Amino acid sequence: MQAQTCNYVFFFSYPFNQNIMPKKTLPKLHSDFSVDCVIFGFDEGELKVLLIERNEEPYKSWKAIPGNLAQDKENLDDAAARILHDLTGLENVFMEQLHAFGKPDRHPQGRVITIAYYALIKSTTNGIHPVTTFASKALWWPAYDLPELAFDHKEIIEMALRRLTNRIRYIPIGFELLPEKFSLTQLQHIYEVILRKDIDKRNFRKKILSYGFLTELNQKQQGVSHRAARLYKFNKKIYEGLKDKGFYFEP
Amino acid sequence: MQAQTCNYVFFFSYPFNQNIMPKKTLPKLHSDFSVDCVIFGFDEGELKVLLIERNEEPYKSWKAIPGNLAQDKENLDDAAARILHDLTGLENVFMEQLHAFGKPDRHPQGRVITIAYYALIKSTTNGIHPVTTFASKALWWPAYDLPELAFDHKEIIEMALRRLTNRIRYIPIGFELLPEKFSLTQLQHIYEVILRKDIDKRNFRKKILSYGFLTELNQKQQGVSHRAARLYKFNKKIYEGLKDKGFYFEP
DNA sequence: GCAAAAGTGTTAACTTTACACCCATGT
DNA sequence: ACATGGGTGTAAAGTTAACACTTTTGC
Repeated sequence: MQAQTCNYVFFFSYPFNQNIMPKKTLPKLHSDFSVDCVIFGFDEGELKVLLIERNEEPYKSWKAIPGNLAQDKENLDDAAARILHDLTGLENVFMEQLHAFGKPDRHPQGRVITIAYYALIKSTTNGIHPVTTFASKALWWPAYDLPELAFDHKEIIEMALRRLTNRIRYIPIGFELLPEKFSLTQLQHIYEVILRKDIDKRNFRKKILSYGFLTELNQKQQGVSHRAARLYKFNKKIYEGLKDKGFYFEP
Repeated sequence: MQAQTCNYVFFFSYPFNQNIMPKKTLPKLHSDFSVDCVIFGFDEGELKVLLIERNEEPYKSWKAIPGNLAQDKENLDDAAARILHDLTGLENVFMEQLHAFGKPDRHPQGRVITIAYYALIKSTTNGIHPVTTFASKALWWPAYDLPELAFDHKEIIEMALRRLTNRIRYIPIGFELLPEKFSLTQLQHIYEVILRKDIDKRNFRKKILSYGFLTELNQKQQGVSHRAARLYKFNKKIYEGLKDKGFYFEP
């Protein structure tokens, strides 16, 4: 997060199809908008969302989803990746633009719309991926049981949850919430939590294996106090070939 | 489209999580962003998109999708509805936010992101719905064969097309492009064009009727030079009950 | 040996696909 | 009477859903 010096900018709030301005000197336009990021993780059988506690006004000491004003020369996607990276140290994370939120009164300092993203981050084998920077201020919270939140952030998370439920039916994104190597039961739990329903174990395995994008590893779980499960990896290449034909998975 | 007077606004370009500003007087933030709208119609067996010819800089006399800077106190959805209404006179049209586009250099006057929407408008029985205001500047263009366009508008339309292909599989939106009363063959053509494939007539009818959200009318087509087709209406209430259980239609 | 989760197959119900001819209407 | 699109049923193939017991491992 780069500090920005305080500066003044002059500008006209002109709709650009008004024809009353001098021909050659188009007015300068400028936007203050933020990029916010709903970060999901999966731990202890629960879907979690990463919240920060704000340490500035407005909404000082409220919980919020991480976000920031976008920098001047920055793509939206890059801004979202930066916010995620600053907070977690992670890169190459599954991320998708969610929605632009722009109620005129959503921000007390003026008209600030926000472009919301959501990200799915892989847990380590011991649990959710730890937060590196800002750790004292960031906390994982159960996604289906949210506290009061700053701005319209509750609305944003709720839309992200709906999007996730929707997406998992036609993109295999369950893997994004698991470690590289995972068992079929772990994967099934992701589907059960996100789709909010129980799934038959035998049918789930048959169907998910039938797509062929899971590579069976010659490895098993370690240190569990019951029969160790075989581990699998997601084979992105095979999926890429599959997805043009359409993919719909409602177990 | 309301004219806006020319004014100057002073503001600070502060990230709001910097802690160097005076406690009680938060800086005023302000955004210039536009709302653009991809308007789809269906006519002569083709999917069309409504383009305008710009009459101001930048991109004067280029073709573009209709759009405008958002007004200060306006919701994003309302701004999109206003743009559509100003151009077509229509209200209560199917409309959905598509995506926020924000490459830093997408607008020559500065950082102007745009929130893109897409809308589906019903054709009249004689063809596509006529454009009322701005008619001289607006034209229906084949959606799969676009001209050069201003800004990043081609990219926007292409994403809208992908979204439409996707949406039609799990929301029954084919109706939104047809008159209130339509024949099953008309509806099938919508699916064939948007999904870009031929569909078996008998199977299509069986499947779409099996959902129960089409009400059979005691009316037939008029003035066709062949056996007149029975007309149907979309019953929104029945669909609303259905959609919680999920809906996937890939004919 | 028991608790805990892994792993495995079959059948019936349902859904999808493929396919061809007669019907109604206007010219 | 012919051209145009409207309207209809069936059987085979494929998919989904329901269901219960044995295996492995750690304690």
